[in-house]
Amino acid sequence: METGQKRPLINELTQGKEFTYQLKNHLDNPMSAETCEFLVEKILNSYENAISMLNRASAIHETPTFDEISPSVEVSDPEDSNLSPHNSHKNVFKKRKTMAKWSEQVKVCSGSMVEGPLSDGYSWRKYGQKDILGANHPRAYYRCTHRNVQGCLATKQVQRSDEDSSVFEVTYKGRHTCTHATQLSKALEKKPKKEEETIHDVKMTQKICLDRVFSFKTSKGVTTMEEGLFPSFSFASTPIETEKLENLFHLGCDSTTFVAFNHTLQSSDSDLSEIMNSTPNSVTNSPLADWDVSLDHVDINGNFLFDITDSEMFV
DNA sequence: GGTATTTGACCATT
DNA sequence: AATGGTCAAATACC
Repeated sequence: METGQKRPLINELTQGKEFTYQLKNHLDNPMSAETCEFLVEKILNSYENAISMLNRASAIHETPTFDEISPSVEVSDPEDSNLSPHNSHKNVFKKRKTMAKWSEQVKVCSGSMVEGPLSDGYSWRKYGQKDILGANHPRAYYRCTHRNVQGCLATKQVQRSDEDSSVFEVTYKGRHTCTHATQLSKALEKKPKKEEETIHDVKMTQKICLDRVFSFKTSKGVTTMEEGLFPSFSFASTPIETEKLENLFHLGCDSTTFVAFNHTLQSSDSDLSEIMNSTPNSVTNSPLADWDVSLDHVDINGNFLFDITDSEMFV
């Protein structure tokens, strides 16, 4: 992105940050629901504008190939007409190469009573586990529960960090195409009240501290962006009742939960193109989907603090 | 009985 | 040949 294009983006993000601070300050004092909604609206607008800017910039720079436009569609080979199970297996491997891939480091703060990665808003089914060379902990493989019914090809890998056993590195591959994913996105966009109900339904009393580091590793270099730019909110709309308890982090103190996230996007250029071309409601699908790979360092400091117990706060 | 997880075997890639 | 990713039968759970 050119320097001239970067300035409005930074302004937009800074504005969003300011509104977030205002919202944070209001948390200490009683505030009206209208004020809350107004601030949240402004924050969301800032994000939307920033994303639009990045999307426009990436559209200029990128000329998608066929594969990138239709990552899930393969050009059929004449030999594939009578596929044996073995051959179809081969296709799975071929597909995976062009799938979007990004990783997220999820940290459980000390005191966690439960082991395992935080629920990320989707229902996953474990299909394998493997001891990885040089890693102290095995890697678990998950695929979308709706894979068979809806052909959703999203998968993820979860591996506990060697250095810090409270950190889980979650690598996502492919986008969710299941209806659950789209419903989730719509709920996040349009029905915040509904989500509040969801939260209370599952009796989650949490205080979430989001502290993310975005690191875009591409052939063009590394871009790091500090600050929570895309809180996933995924815990709210998750069908928690279908999740195992191990997928939630609960901290011992005060029945509150603190979760810190680090995000890392590792992708080839084609992978990024696929992410960039994902649908506008891909927020929950790919929180990083709309970031330009050539974005230079943006220095923003501060923390997002989301208190889910405050129903007016969570949007 | 249906669904999810475990785990050894198999296959692709390097 | 070593390693990572996936399959699928066996098992566990609800």
